[in-house]
Amino acid sequence: MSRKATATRQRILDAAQANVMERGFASTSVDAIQEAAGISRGTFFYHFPSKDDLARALILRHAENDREMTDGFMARAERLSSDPLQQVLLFLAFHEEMFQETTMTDPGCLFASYSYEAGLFDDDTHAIIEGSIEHFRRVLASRLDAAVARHSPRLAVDPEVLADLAYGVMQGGFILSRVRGDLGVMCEHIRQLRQYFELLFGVAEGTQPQS
Amino acid sequence: MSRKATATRQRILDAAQANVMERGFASTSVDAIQEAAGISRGTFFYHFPSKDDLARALILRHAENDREMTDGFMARAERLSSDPLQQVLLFLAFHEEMFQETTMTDPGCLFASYSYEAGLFDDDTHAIIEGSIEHFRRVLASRLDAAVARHSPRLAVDPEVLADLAYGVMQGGFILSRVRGDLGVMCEHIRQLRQYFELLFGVAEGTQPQS
Amino acid sequence: MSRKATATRQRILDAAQANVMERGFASTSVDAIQEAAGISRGTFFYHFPSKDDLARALILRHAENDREMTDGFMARAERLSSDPLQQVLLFLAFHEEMFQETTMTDPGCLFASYSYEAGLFDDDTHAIIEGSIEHFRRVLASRLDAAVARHSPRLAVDPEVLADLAYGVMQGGFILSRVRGDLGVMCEHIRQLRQYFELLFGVAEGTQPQS
Amino acid sequence: MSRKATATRQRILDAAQANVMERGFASTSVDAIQEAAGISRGTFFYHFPSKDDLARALILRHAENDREMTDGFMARAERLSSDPLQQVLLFLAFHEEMFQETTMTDPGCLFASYSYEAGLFDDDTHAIIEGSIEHFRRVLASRLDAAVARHSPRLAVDPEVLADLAYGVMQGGFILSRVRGDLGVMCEHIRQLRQYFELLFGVAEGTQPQS
DNA sequence: ACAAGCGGGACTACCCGTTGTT
DNA sequence: AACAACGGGTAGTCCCGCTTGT
Repeated sequence: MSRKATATRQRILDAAQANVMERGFASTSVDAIQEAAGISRGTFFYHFPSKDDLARALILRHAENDREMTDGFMARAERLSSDPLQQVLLFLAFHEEMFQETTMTDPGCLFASYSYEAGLFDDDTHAIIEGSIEHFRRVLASRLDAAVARHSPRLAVDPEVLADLAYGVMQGGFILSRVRGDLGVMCEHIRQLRQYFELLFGVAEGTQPQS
Repeated sequence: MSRKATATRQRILDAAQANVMERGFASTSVDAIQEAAGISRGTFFYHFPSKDDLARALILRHAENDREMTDGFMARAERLSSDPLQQVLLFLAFHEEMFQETTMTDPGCLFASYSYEAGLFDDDTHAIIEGSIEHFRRVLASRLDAAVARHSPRLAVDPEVLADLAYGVMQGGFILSRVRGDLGVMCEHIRQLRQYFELLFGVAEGTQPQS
Repeated sequence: MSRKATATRQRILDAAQANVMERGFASTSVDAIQEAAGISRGTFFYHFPSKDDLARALILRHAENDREMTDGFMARAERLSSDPLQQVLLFLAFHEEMFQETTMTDPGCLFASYSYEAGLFDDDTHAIIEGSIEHFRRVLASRLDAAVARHSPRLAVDPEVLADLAYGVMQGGFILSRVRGDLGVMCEHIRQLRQYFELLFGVAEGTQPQS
Repeated sequence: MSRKATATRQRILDAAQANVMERGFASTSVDAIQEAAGISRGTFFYHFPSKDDLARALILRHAENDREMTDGFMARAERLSSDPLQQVLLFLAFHEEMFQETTMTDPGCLFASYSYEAGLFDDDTHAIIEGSIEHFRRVLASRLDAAVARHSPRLAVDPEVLADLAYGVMQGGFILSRVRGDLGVMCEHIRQLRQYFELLFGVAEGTQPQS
């Protein structure tokens, strides 16, 4: 695949993703994508034999980016601190940071989008989504595991549950953010999540009561 | 509107909702709805002048049910306890209870579904969604407010943020549940949320560490 | 048929005719008629088993009105003058008079309207139209015949051709009037026609040259 | 637009026109056109984004043809005679000639057809029709003007009125022809019109009385 | 009490236009 | 440039009850 072909492919994927984020996959027409990408219909079908292929390519790319981000954030956290709990907290903080900087017109997660149009996609596609979430859980849970080992938490802590919770809080944050048109909620929720983790591990000194 | 007509309308809405939950609104064809509802094409359009009208009727109904549930759960909580914090915890517990009993084929929230196809709907529709979330927040935040007044929480507590968080956790739970095909995650997350609230208010004696 | 039923029937026909004059028969929906007439769908089909029946009833009524007008105008002309040529000229003048007084939003002739949607109607309907035009021709030609007998025209005169011409001039006048939104053309054309008849019969002293 | 595309476009227009002439625009379905043109549904909409566009293209083409014919006939008349009155008479005669040779299944004028379905078309479309009629009037009136200047007519002559009359007579002729299914009437009416013009200008020696 | 008149609800067929695709 | 299949929506039509006048 030549340099130019790769660029075109990316432009298509970008245009598609923007559209999907706004209106969902089903109502994102090939026409709209093609026009937004500034190419012809034929070109589109040259790069993606069918719309289904585009769907797969889209989450594949998203999954890869996601994994890179997850791994990247965790690697950075590990570089900054050797305490697994701190790593976890930093990991979450990096996410918050990212959302603060981001100014997306349509915040949200492609996985969630697909999940609400689940009937449209084949098992492969769903497997990619599940795998991606799985990966997030593994990365975060492994650090939580270490944190549990190091600090004896005040309450029973199930690393996998907490990892899922973290993922869920962000997904929930996306939805609130979409509805309100502002990623602020998302950031606030991540902060709450961090505070919860701190409380669980008994290290919370966060914001004091306002009394 | 006669009894029969109302029944037909309900059947249409039920069929539509099931379909939308599975595939999203855009790819839910009138044909599919009509067939699932056991009526003819013409009948559908007699009851709903356009698919957009169906969209509105659908969230309207969902918003009403939601509000009833929210109000109902809170009323029940208030009957069972006079302590606002307990009311909040019960309120959340009722939700968990509900999800435990429920065995939906496609768990999820219509609001979230719509939000991921936001481009399809008009402002009225979006306003209904926003209003509904607002209502949840008001109901829960008001009790949290009282709880803050009664119990002095260990950490600063922003009732509105926590109310939103509760909503978000459930939305996130839905997405995880959809992907995994099991509402168990959702229930677990609500439990975590309850535990967080308890920790914030310093009443947590939940599950002890497993050491 | 009771008084009320007759009234309803008329209201339907009136509403239908207005609509047909504006948009043609095909695109005049039963719904539009029914709404304009202030009745329900069921009522419409009670009075007219099918839209085709309405079509037939519509031209039938029009044909009757037309015949009455033609006969009425000629009868009046015969009362006012005993000279057949004068009768013919008066007959035409009465038409002009009528169009001058009329202030229709959509001038035109139902027959012409139907003729341009000929494919929609059955032979009976077309026969009614043809018969109506035939009648006009007979009435006018018979007087022209008499006029030819009485006055020896300067040029050969074919009464039937002239009668048709009169009809045609009015139909052409309608079309120009529709396009321009003003029946003035129609009136002017009838005056020209009268002048032609006068010239043919050698009695023209109409308007003198403007030199 | 390639040669083939142009051909397809023409075929569509031809098929559409034939159908419209028979049944009017509203009841001319895209399906019928498409089938008559021997193409597929999608192809139709590739060439004409909507049926409204077809409507516009249809009269536009008709208006152009009409203008060419009008200009062509007048140019020919001017080549054959230098007397403006003769030119006018020839101009009319050419029309008659044309109708004699023509053997249309559905004689008629697209403008008249549209005018009887006026409510369906937008202002642009109507403007095209009005402009086309205007042009006819200008061309004919200008020659009549010259004729008035050269020959002093016996009676006052308003060139614009006469030009409109000529147009109207042909429109009326079309309607009669449609109803009777024979363009003979039309030809006869044009002859009468010529005779009227001759009488007005005092040059009539047409057919003598049959006595 | 009976029928003419009328309203509401449902149905089939079709129409215009779009989608994904070659 | 063309196509087949499908999308949403409107067409005309029917039928079952309820009124209301007789």
